[in-house]
Amino acid sequence: MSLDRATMDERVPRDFETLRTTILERRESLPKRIAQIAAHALDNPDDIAFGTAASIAASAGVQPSTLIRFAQQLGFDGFTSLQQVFRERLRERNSSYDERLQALRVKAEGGAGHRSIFDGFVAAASTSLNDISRTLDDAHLEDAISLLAKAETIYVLAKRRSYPVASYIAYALGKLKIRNQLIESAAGLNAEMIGFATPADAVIAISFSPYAPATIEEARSISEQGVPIVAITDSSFSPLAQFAKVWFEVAEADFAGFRSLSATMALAMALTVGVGEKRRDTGRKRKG
Amino acid sequence: MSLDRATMDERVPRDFETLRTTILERRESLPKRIAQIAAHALDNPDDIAFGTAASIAASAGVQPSTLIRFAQQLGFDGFTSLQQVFRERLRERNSSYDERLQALRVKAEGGAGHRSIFDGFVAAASTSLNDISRTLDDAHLEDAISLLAKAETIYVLAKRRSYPVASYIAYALGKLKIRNQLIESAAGLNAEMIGFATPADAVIAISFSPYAPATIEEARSISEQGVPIVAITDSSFSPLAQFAKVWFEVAEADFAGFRSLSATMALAMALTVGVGEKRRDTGRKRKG
DNA sequence: TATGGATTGGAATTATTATTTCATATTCCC
DNA sequence: GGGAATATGAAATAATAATTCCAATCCATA
Repeated sequence: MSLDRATMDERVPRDFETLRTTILERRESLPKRIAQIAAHALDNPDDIAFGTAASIAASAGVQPSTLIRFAQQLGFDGFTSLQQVFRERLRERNSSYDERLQALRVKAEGGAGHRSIFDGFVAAASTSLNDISRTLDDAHLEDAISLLAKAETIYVLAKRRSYPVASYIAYALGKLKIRNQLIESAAGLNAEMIGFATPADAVIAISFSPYAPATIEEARSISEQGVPIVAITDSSFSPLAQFAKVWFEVAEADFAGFRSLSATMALAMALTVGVGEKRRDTGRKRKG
Repeated sequence: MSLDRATMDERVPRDFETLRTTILERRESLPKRIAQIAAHALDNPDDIAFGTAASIAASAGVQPSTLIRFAQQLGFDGFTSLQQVFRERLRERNSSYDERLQALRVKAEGGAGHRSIFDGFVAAASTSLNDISRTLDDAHLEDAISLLAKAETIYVLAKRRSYPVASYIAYALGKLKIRNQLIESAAGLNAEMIGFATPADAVIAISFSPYAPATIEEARSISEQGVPIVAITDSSFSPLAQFAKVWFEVAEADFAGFRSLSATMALAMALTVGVGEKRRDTGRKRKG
C-alpha cells in the first residue's frame, strides 16, 4: 500500500495556479498529443471546467483517452479529478469586475459616513478606466503620437476641470525633455502665446462638456494658423473635434457631480510617454 | 405537435438574470418543495452550475425528481438545460479583477506599439485604486474631513507631480463654494500667502518621494503658525507626516517612471466633497 | 370527512459520460 | 535498420447521472 505512494512523489496540484505552473514546467517534455491538450487546457480553462471528456477532446483535436492520460500524468486519478481543479478556479475566483464595481456603487449609495463618498469616486474611476480600455482605438493612438512626436513644441491647452490633466502632461513632457508650453497664463497673454505656434508645432487640447469657451476659442485660432491639434473630448459633437486632426472620445463616469479624470489621465500619459519613446526611436534610426 | 406549444407560451429564460426574475415572480405560487429548490438555487448558484442532480437535490433537501420538475415548470426540458443557464453565468462573467490586471500588465510588458504603454498606465491606475480601496482608514477620513470642514480657508499645497491633484482640489472646492487658496504662485509670493493663514484655517498638503523641498519647507512654516495640516503622502517616513494632524499613506503604482495619480485623486475628491457635505449638514443643524 | 387533483418520494429505467483495453503507430536508442 | 519503449486511436465497458414512472401523501373543497 504505502509502496504505491512511491510513484506519487510528485504532489497532485490542487489549485489552478499550481497546476498551471506544473504544466508550464513540463511543457517541453510532453508527448505531442498530450502537449496539445495541455495548451488547450490553459487557453480554454472554462471549457475544461464545463465540458465532457468527449467534447473537450474533440475541441482539442484528440481522443478522450488522451485527455485521461494527460490527467493521469499530472497525478490525478482521472479526468474527473482534473476537472475539479478547473471548476474550483471558477468558484473561488473573485467576483467579477462588474459585480465588484456594483458592490462599490451600492456601498457608495447606501453607505453611511464619508467612506461611501470615497467608494463612489473609486467606482467612478474604475468604471472610466474600464470603459476607455475597451473603447480606445489603437490607430488613433498611433496617429496622435506620430503627429505629436514630429512637433517642435507641444502646446497644451485645457481649462477648469481638464486643467489638472494638462498640468500633468506639461510636467511629464518636461521630465522627458520634450519642449512644451502650457497655455494657462492668468495674465491674459494666451493669445500672444498662441501666436508663436507654427504648423511645425502641435497642440494637445482637452475639453469636456460644458466646454470652456476660452479653450474652444483658442483651439479655433490655433488651428487656423495651421497647427495640428490632438483633442481629448467627450463626444463627436464636441466643438473641439472639428478642429482636431486626431481626437479621442473619453467617457468619464461621474460621482457627486464631479467626473473622474482617471481615464483622461491614463490616455494623457500614454500620449506623453509614447511621444518620448517615438522620439528616442527616431533619434536612434537617424544616428544608425 | 404545434398544439403542445400552447403550454409554452411562457418563454424559457436563457440568461441568468431573466431566470432569476422569473423565479422571484412566481415565488409565491410555487409548491413547497419546488420553492425550496428555487430558494436554494438562487442562494447557491455555483452549486447548481457544478453539482449533479442528485447532489443538488440532497443539499436542497429534496428528491432529484423534484429538481427536474422545477426545471420543467420553468419551461426547460430537464435539469440539464436549466444547469446550462447557471454555467453560462459563470462563463460570461468577466474574469476576476486580478486576472484582468495581470492580463493588462502582460500586454503592457510584452505588447508591441504604443497600445502597450496605454495598457500599462491603465493597469497602474487600476492597481492603485484597488490598493487604496483596501487600505484606506475610515477613521482617518472622518478626522480629516472634520478638520477641514471647520477651516475658514483651506490652503492647498503641492508641487510638481502632485500639483495636478492640488489644482483639481482647488477647482472642486471652488465649485462647492468653499473658500480656498492654491499655493502655487510662480512669482515667489508663497511665503507671504502662507503668512495669512491662521489656526482657524487648514491645509491639504500633498507630496511624494522625492519630496519637493519647497512643499516641505512651506508645510513646516505653516504648521509652526499653528495651522492644522492634512497630508497625503507615500510613507510614514515622509517629512510631511511629522507636520500633519492627519495623514494618509497612498501607494501609487508606477509605469514607465510615472506614478499614477488615480488613487490620490479619488482620495482628494472624497475629502473635498466630504467637506462640502459636512458643511451642509452642520449648516442645517445650526438652522434647525 | 370523503373525493379529486396536485404534489412528493423513491426506485426503475434510460441516457450519458468516464474509463479501460487492446491493436496500431511512432519514436528513440543501440 | 531493428527492436524496445512509448504514444496514440478507436471501440468496448463500466460508472455515473438524468429522467421517468407509479404509488403514497397532502391539501383544498364540497
